[in-house]
Amino acid sequence: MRNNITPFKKDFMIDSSSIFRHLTPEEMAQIPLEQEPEFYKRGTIIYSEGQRINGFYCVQKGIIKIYKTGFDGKEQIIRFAKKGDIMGFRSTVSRERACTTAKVLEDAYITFIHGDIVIDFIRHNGNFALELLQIACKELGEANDYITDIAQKTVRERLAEVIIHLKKEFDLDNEKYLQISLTREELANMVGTATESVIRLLSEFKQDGFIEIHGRRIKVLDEKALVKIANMTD
Amino acid sequence: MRNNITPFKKDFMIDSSSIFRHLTPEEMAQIPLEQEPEFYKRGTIIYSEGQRINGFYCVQKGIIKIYKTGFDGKEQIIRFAKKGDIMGFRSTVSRERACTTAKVLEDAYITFIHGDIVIDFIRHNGNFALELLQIACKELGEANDYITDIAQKTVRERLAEVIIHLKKEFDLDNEKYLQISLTREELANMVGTATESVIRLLSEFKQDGFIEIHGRRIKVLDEKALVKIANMTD
DNA sequence: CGGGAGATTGACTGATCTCAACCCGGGTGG
DNA sequence: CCACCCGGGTTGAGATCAGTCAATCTCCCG
Repeated sequence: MRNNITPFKKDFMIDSSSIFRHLTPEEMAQIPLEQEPEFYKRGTIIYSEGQRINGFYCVQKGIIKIYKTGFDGKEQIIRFAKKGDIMGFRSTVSRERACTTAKVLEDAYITFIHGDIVIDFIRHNGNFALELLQIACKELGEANDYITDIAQKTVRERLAEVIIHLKKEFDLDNEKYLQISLTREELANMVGTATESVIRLLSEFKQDGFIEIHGRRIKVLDEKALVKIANMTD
Repeated sequence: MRNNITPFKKDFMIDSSSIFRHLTPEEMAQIPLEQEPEFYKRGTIIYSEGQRINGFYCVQKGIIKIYKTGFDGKEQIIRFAKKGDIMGFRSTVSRERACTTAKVLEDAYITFIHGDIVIDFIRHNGNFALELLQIACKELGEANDYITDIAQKTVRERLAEVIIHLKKEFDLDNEKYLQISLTREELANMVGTATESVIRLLSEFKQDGFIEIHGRRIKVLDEKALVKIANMTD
């Protein structure tokens, strides 16, 4: 194997949680080695709805917000992508235009791998294909949960659930605050409600001692209470 | 190739819309040839939430309702499966327990293919893997749309949209009525609302001349109006 | 004919949205 | 240096969509 792999690329390839761990050295060699991940500043839109995408965006660092824009222009946040996550594979595989927009929330480094290469991997590397299929299926399961929650739970329940999910997905800083900075509006766009409702419910949760808030920083004090409010089964 | 293929199986294999069209004769031979599709009567539960599934259920005929049960026992209908559709691949691929229940709405014939065989196909037949990935990605895109709709649209808008979707997905009978029989409650469980709300809105649509109703049979009279009500973009 | 499931209707309630005012802190230009 | 502006964040009041409850009706079936 050639040894002029950049640190970033090496990281991503060797990481045991990466789908690329299944690639043979020959396959890895197909990914242009000279390619450094690209830097994306907070606020940058990586791709947007309706755009053609042909390739995988592999997030090395940072946080990306992936959302759909509803009829009246309101964002619905579908998920976040962070280190190790892949964006754009739905469009690449199905050859449809992007149905979501990806916007940088926290400065990011992203490697782009062209669609032709990935499709080739899928065709010729069964483990890679299986892994990708598993990622898609995982997202599908989560989407189904999401649908059921939004359709059946109250805003209060959903907000509690969103906070729990955020805690599971993101690390805590040294003061145990969630390491993700979201505006009230963004929280509302995850929950599927109005900004004002989020504000009122957050201060309610704070009153009740379930969480602590400092600006956009949120600390979970009583996870059990939130889980109970959210009527979560898992 | 052996020629004692049953009519049903043959149908399914050769159908150009089937993912199995990519299989080689050798691979096809792995599917037990003597296996006739199984008959499932209306009301039968094929699998339910929490159950382990290891294989693909390939629908040859009939209609299956696929839903999740919410916290309070209320069903949320995720999708329907009909001729040519596959059920259970999410659980098979991700090796997780089923997160949905599949119940027969209209008498069905279904072929079951064991997980080991399918996983083997995925690993060794790139086109099969790609096709499956495309199915998963298609569902994923639909799920994202669904999330956004439920989160942002009114019940009225969603009901109009559901009717349009039903019309696209199911054939019409000779009187142009939708060929799917759903209770008001089932419609409500698609829309994510209460049965009474569906009833009121349906009779409103009827008053306005957008649809015609005879019991559970629905005929779309003014599709454009419904599309407009639904604020549909596509 | 009695029973049960599903459909319908009306009345009431309340969770949530909308609108509008106001606050707060940071950045900027004069 | 300070007034102003602007993007969030908060709060209150009022409006309303949609859910719940309860009564009634209509079939259909055994």
